[in-house]
Order: sequence, then C-alpha cells, then structure tokens
Amino acid sequence: MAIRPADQIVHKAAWLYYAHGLRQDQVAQQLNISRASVAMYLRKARETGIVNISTSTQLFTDDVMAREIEDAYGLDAVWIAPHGDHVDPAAEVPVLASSVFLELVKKGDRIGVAWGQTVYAIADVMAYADLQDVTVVQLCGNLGAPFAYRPDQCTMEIARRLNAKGLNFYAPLVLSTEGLAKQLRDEPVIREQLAGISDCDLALYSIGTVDGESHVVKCGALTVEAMDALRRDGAAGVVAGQIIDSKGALLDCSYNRRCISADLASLRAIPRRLVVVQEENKFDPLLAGLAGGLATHLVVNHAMARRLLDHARSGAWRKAS
Amino acid sequence: MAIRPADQIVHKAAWLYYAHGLRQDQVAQQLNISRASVAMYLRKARETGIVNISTSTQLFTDDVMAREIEDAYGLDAVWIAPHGDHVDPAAEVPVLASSVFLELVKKGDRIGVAWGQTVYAIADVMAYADLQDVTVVQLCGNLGAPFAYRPDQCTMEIARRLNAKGLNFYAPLVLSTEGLAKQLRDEPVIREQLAGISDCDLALYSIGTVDGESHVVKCGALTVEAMDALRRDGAAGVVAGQIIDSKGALLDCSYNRRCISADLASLRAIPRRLVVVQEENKFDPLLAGLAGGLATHLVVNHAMARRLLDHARSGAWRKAS
DNA sequence: CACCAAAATTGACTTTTGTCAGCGGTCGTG
DNA sequence: CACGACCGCTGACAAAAGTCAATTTTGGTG
Repeated sequence: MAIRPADQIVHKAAWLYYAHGLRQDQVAQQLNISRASVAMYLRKARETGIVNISTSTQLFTDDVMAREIEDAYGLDAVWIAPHGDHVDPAAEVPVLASSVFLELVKKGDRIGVAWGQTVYAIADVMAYADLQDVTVVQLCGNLGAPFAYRPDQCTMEIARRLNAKGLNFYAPLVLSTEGLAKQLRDEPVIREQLAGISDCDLALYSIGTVDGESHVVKCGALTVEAMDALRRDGAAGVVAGQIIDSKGALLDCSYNRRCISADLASLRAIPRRLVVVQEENKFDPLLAGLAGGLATHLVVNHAMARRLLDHARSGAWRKAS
Repeated sequence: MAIRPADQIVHKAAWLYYAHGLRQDQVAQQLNISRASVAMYLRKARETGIVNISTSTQLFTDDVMAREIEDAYGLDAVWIAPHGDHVDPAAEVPVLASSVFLELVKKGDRIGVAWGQTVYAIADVMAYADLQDVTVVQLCGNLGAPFAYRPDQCTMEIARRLNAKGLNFYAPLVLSTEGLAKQLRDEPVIREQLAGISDCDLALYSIGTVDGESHVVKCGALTVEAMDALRRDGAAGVVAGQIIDSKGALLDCSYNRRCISADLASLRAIPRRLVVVQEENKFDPLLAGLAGGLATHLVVNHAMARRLLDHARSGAWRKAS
C-alpha cells in the first residue's frame, strides 16, 4: 500500500509525536503548521492505522476458567469477557474480540470472514491497522437484505479497517433449487473462491441460532416455518449461513444443498479459527460448533463461560472426532 | 508472563481507556479511584507494554532510494532516516531502528543482540512491549568496562523493554591467550550458548569502526596500537566484538582467536539480521559487513544511504558469495 | 499494639490536547 | 475572468490529561 503524498505530512506528524515524543506544539513548529492541524493529522494517523494503539488481552485469558475451558474443549485459547460491571456491557464481547482478532492477524495473512450481527459488531469497534498484504475473503454467498451485517458488508468493513484487500463473493447465499446451486458452484469464479477458503490463515465467525431470531431468517434466507421444520430435523446452529446439527456436522437438508458457502472441511483446514459468541441463547449452537471442531480460539462472556464449564463437568460433553 | 494482582487494576484501567475509549474521569468513576490514579495507571500500562503504541515505519522504506539500495546490495528491506531537519537529529536513527526492530519481532522469537553505542541507543529509546515467550540472547562475551553499552547491558535492557527473558553470556569477550579462549569455548555452558545463536529468529547489531574510537578499544579489549596494527593487516570492521576484513570474513589474527563470540556463519544462519549504522565514519565497516552478507535488513541515515548508492553505482561493489 | 518508613492515593493546579466556527485559498464552471 | 462551492487550515476557547505536594494507607518492627 503506497503512501500518497497527502499522507506524508500525516505520517511525519505522527512520527514526531508518537515515536519521538514531541508535544503537538513542537510538532507544529517543526512542520510549520498550526497546532490544530497537528491534532487533526494525528487523529487521521490513528484512523488510518499509521499509528497503532493496542491493549493486551492477557487479562482475559489469564484466568483459571479460561484454562479449564481450553482443556475441557480442546481449544488453543479462550478469552472471557467480564460481566457488565461497566458502562456498556453489550460492547464488551465485540471490543475484546476485535482486540483478540488484531492480535491474531499477521502480515501477509489471508483471513476468512463470515457474517452476522456479532461479526459486524466486532468490525464496527475494530481499530484501524495498516497491515501489508492482507486479504479478507468472504466465506459465503450474499444476501440482498438491507442489513449492515450482511456477508459482503462484514467482509468489506473488516478489510477497510485493516487496510486490506477485500475479496467479495459474487453469488447469493441461497438459491431456489439445488441444481442451480450446484451449477453456480461449478462456475470458475465461484469455484475458485470456494477453493481459496482452505488457504486462509485465520477465520472469524460466530455461530447462529436456529429460531425465528436467526440472522438467516431475518435476512429472508429461510422462513420461520422452514426453520422450525429444520430444527425438528436436528438443526442446532448456523455457521457461515449453513445449518449444522448438534454434532457440528452439516445437516442433510435441501436448504444446505441450496447454499453457496464454505465447506465445513475447508473451514477446519484453517489453522486459527476465532469463534465469538455473545448472546445468551447461543449456548446450544456454540456447543454444536465446538463438537464439530469449528473453533480453535474462542471469545465468550463470563456467563457463557460458566455454562460451558458446567456442561463439560456434567460429563455431557464429547467432541466429535 | 503471569499477571500479578497489582497489575489487574492497571490492566483494567488501560482496557477501559484504550479499548473502550472512556475518558479518564469515567474510568476513575468506574473503578472508584481518583482520576490522578487513573493517569498514573495508564502511564504504567504504557511503560509495561500492556498498552502498545506503535508508528508505522512505511514512510522510511517507501522511498526509491531504499528500493535501489535493496536491489544493489541484495537486502530484504532498507529504511532511511531523513537528515536531521528536526529537533534531535542524532536520535533519528535509533528511534527508527527501534520501531523497525519492534515490527520485526514476533511472539516466541529468539533474538540475538550484540553491543555498542548504537545498539544501546536503540534499546534506550525502545518502547515497552509485552511479548510472550521471547528470549534475548547475548551474541558475545562480556567486558568489565563501566560503559552502559557493554554487551550484558545491551542484552538486558532490550530484554527488559520486551518483557522477555535475557540470556547473558558468562564469559569475557576477549582472553589473554588463545588456549584459554579455546578451553572456555569448550565449556558446556559456553558451548551451549554459542550453539544456540544460529537458532535465533532475529539479530540486532551495528558494525564498529577499526580506529581509536572503536568501542572495542574504548572498552579496553584492544589497545590503540594493536588496533592500528590490525588495520594494516586488513581489519575493516567490528561485528559482535570480532574483527572482519573488507570482504566481511573473520580476520585471521590472534585477537579474533582470543575472542568468545558468535561465529559469523552462525550469524548468517539467523534469517533476519537487522543492521543499524549511524555514524558517518562507519561507511567502510558497513561495506565490509554487507560484503560478508551479515545483513538482511538495514537502517541508515540519508547521508549514508546516498554514499551506499553512489558506491554501488560506481561499480566498486561486489558481494562475497 | 503503637510506631515508623515506604508506598499508594488524592485534590488542586498547570499544561496539553480536542474542537469548531470562520477565514482564505483553490479549482472547476459558466 | 468572475463566481461560487469546496476544502483545508487556523485562532481561540473548552475539555481532558499530566503533575506534584500533601495525605492516607500499608506493611513491617520493636
């Protein structure tokens, strides 16, 4: 990402201020501009990722409960957001998740991103960074629904924050017939995108519920009735727009066959898979995802952590092999 | 690195302030402490690396001259510090070098560090970071001289800044006889340390001059006369306390044989080798180091960059294979 | 348990930073 | 070339952050 001439002055101001520790008035003097401009440039520098301010997430992994969940569920790392003893409890999980995400990203990475309110909330609070050679790929097809959290928006917003290249999926998430979905999957452009998913270094997604509140229902991919029927047939959660059963396997149903989305095996091929779960009612979907080995890194709040641990201790837990 | 209970509050304050964007008074209210304490905790958070503020060094690599030097000398990356058009020109190279260094370090790295005024200056301006599982190893033996920039100090200071483990070398840099040096090198403790050098992921050093101003002379490892004699025998630079010739090979001399330091082949085995050169009179030593393939990454100031480029263009340059 | 020294915390004050209306220059357009 | 819309910069004021001497708390000791 080449620096445009207009960025030069921003960069220079940021350098003098943050790297050399000069005060704004000294920087202003140095560059022969007003201090107000310096303040403006510095804000710009932070907003473009020229300057990076990050806070360690150690505190949230450095916890016996996190360790126990890691052991019980065979995860690489777990972060637990404390219960809302502060101003904005709802923001805690997304803020933590975005920090964790930024810690996991490396230069040159290829990152798979799914969608949903949680994913968008993370993107929304994510700090700007100027990572070189990062590509953000959309893990599933699109939806026309006018929601900010739809697949292409999630991908684009995260790409924008990281100053990365966004690779959108130019296909609908769900089609009306299985045949059409199959044909579309065989289209070179789509096939290529699907094939590229397993090459990702990092993935970010949440796991959706299978009720009327589900994002796939809200966005019109499924009717409430259809979802109810699927639930009776064993649907337990939603991953990248697809329905999984309680073992974390793809549910054998028409809907899934009509979906254009990441193959679960491709997802599991991604070495670091960050799953973030926020809402209370996502306990069962999360268990399904964990059973399917869809997560390696997990961010949850304290209440959910408690339930996970109790569940594991009750002996009810067994991961699918 | 486990978080001590006293750090909890620091971490929490930093989290609310930097991750959530609350103001200091809001954080104070949240934690039931005074705003003055919050300010203090935040400073502590920055000083411990719980909070990381870094500035992109893009501006200094994003330059035609840097590209040309990379091509001419076969380096992976070059950074050029602008000439001192600001308050503290002498600080420019160390500040830049420390930022570059921090960009190159990754979690879990093993880092080799040599010594000298330049290296110490870099350590001195380096931001604090809280890197997990990082080890900083000393590349050569010690000197008793009362200088801040002696080998153990350089290693320790950098380890302290990174919150890493420092592995010091418990042997003198130079001994009075070759036999003793050989015997000492065969001591298990020393042998192990020397063997561990090639396992490093990153190295940081400068290249010293071979005159009376050389740090090896100032620290008493060599007399001015001895150094003069070595120069007549082809000494061109100093790397990790050892004398190299103009081709970047170890000079065949008694002094080198009496040294306990990193084998040049071990240094070259380190994948990323950051060389930082600051002083004007280090041009020839730098050329020697480059000829010996001792650098992969280079930080110099504008004047030095100019000279390097002119030298390469004059056709005088040829790297040893 | 009273005492002291050292460390942590605070209130009050100073310095630094953020903000925004308004000014002045620039560029495209009629 | 005159006009107006737009953009970036600045001065002045408001808000926030930094600092430090004074005070309280803590932890160890006789």
